[in-house]
Amino acid sequence: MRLSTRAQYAVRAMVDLSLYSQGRPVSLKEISRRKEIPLNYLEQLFFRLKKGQIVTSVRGPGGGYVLARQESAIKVGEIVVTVEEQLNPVACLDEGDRSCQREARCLTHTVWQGLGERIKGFLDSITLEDLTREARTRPTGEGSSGKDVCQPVG
Amino acid sequence: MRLSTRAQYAVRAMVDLSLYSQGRPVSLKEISRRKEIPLNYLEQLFFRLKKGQIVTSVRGPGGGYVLARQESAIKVGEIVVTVEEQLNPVACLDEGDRSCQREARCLTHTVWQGLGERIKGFLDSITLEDLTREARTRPTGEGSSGKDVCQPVG
DNA sequence: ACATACTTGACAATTATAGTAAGGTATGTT
DNA sequence: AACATACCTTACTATAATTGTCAAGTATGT
Repeated sequence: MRLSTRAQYAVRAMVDLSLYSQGRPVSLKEISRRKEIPLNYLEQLFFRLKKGQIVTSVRGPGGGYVLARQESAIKVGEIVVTVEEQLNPVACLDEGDRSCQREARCLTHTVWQGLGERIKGFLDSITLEDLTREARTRPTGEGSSGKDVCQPVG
Repeated sequence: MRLSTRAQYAVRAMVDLSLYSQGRPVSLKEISRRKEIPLNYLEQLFFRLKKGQIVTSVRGPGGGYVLARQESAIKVGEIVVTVEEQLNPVACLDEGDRSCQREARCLTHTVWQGLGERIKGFLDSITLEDLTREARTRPTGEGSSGKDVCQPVG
């Protein structure tokens, strides 16, 4: 029951983007440096995030990525779904799956369905704003080094 | 964000055991036949379920497995955790993980932690009794063929 | 022109999962 | 005692997914 590191990276990167961009584009190089995520890997992630209309891009020197919407309008669940493709706990919940045709007879189906809904619901209840608000109210200095997420600073 | 098929099989098998055992041991051969799960694979699962004290075993001819407790005292979450080992959405929540030492600085940590708690909480809110009750109130006949879970009957 | 930085596809390495195989042990029945 | 049943345990293989790398391209500001 593991979230892919893709999803974890994506959320971390989006938090970084949100914190360091004040309307100005942030290059992946910057994010890569701050968050210690391989640049090429980030590029893949942001390719998806752009397709998912969560960010927009600015090409050329001084370019980079910008949030497509306000922080408060970007849900963590969105980010995760965009890079993960599927958030369903079991395959038979996926769209187009035909292995579980008679839902009424499927005892455990209801359980997995409910589980999926809880997961999605929870992640959708948290916005980028919620995550950055916390970071902004912290004392600056070491704490604002950017490595805020699951990476020991010392 | 997929649950392993191990976990899905385990829950299905436990439902089967619960339905067909009235105090009497049910052999894995039976369950294997009804649920179309490879016998050897089932053996592995029940090895874990026994260690997890969710079932007890009776050896020899006529033997099999029996629920270790009442249906109402066996939570789906327990079954899943027992065969999955880990239910945490991210690695840094695992016991003994040292990669995320300064929790206070980890912005997204809280999200994954909350997610893990929701998942566990939801699965723990459902018991075997909940699942079998539904099955028992259904009309018998084709519906009681045993293939009740994510396996089309026709 | 040149440098920056996004864009895109292909691919290799690693890991986890699913499933198979095989041999052993306990125990009830004849 | 012999046999059949069914649990017990370990080891292994194949497959798939994930993670991460590489490489070559395109757009654009200076």
